[in-house]
Amino acid sequence: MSQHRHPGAPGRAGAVPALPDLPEATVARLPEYLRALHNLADSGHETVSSEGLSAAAGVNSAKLRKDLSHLGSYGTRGVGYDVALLIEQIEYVLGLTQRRAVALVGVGNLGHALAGYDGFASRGFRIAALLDADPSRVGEEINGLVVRHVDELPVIAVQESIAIGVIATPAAAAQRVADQLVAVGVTSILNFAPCVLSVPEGVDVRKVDLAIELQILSFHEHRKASLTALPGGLAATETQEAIGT
Amino acid sequence: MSQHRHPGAPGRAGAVPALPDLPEATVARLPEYLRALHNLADSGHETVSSEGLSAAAGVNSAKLRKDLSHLGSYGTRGVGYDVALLIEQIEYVLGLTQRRAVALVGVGNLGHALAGYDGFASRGFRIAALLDADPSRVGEEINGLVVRHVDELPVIAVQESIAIGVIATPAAAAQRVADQLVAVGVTSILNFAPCVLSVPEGVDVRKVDLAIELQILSFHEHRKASLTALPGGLAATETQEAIGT
DNA sequence: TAGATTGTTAATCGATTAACAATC
DNA sequence: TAGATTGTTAATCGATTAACAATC
Repeated sequence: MSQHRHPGAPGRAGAVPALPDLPEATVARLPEYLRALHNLADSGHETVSSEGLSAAAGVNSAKLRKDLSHLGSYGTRGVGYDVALLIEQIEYVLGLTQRRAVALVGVGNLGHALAGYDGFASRGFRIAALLDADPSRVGEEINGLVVRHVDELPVIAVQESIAIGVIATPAAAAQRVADQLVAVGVTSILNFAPCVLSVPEGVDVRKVDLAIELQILSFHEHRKASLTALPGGLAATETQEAIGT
Repeated sequence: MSQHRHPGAPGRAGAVPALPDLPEATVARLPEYLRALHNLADSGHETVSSEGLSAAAGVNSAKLRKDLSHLGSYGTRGVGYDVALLIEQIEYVLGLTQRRAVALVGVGNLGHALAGYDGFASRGFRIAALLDADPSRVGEEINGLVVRHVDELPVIAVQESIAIGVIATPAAAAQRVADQLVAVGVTSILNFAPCVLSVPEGVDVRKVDLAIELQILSFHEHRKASLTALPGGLAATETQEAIGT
């Protein structure tokens, strides 16, 4: 089935093309492929095999081909994938053809770092607003942006067409901020606060909890230690694990 | 099977007890349960049902019970789980009975924030060393710790019994740092640099990529937009998704 | 054509979930 | 005992993987 669905090409009836309904696991890996492809493009590669790309992205090649097959057929048998075309296609699917505006709420320790993080700008996003509930923080300038009060969110959301909200507040404040984001129409939230957010249907929440990541590693440390200490002394066999996203 | 395996109790033959070989998905949720349990304990609950705990942790109750069943039987039918006992048990399994020492490499923008992140200290970890390859950064004091040169790692790793390395360098430097960590015996790495690390068997790597999280949200934004724009106008139905770790 | 590599198949594996028997 | 809730079963679902036919 070699039906190229070019970026922006009409699906049927000339409407906005319906995106393929990708498996979540695939969606989570596409950004990884994209990063690897950009590296390849920067180093002058015009074409790459599934073997080559999968190695660069740290997955196995069957998985990569399966993932890409969900997007349609963009490879050439016997040759590989066109790097530029695949970049274009993945960026289209991920919705990165438009630069999405991000509102970052909470400019404490972590928020400060996020506000200055280059990776956002270079990979499809624009931090359009910094907000905080603490009046003493309002007015501070970080990276060329002035911190504004979170109550200004309704105005700012419209002015800046905020698409994604990032919560970097303490846990105690996070639910209230989430409610405020939802109230102004934000349907995608990245939550750094260590708590569960409750949001209405149709709102996507992703969570990053730094301490949890360490605790998962701690489990594996503990496990490895208990294995090596075993009577039989199994040592560190079969313990490898490069864990995905 | 109500075989309580108490924290620190011998498995067989009086050796260190072999940890249960938990499913990865379960391991990733245990920290979430632990956080919820601490909240419950703080608010005076002595007992909690699977229904109550699962709600607090944002998962369904069948999944919670299944997860906990892997640890052994720590609940009481008709009653629920003893909060304190369950905390103790999960902390034991996660290896949090000892406070693990963390070396943080790269004190740029993000590294600075991580160095000051309270969540680490309060949830079982001790940032024992701050390191950087840039001599102009060495000597700087952050949160009571002096930044040292990454080449001092061999000495520091031993002195501080470093268990986990956190990489917060630019992508270009990350592999070299990973090699250095591995060389001094670190077998658990949390990588914030946007690149794939290659490490020998027995070394666990977890990755946090902030831009990838936004790109995944971007996909869902794009998808929701394409659905509402559809001829039939399916609107935002069945798009809910509170994505786990 | 011969060699290379994709896209797909089908088997396997692991995770989720509802339902309920066991039991406090 | 009656009510509540766990721990487990079994069915289902989704993700991974090796193998290979299709095809450049």
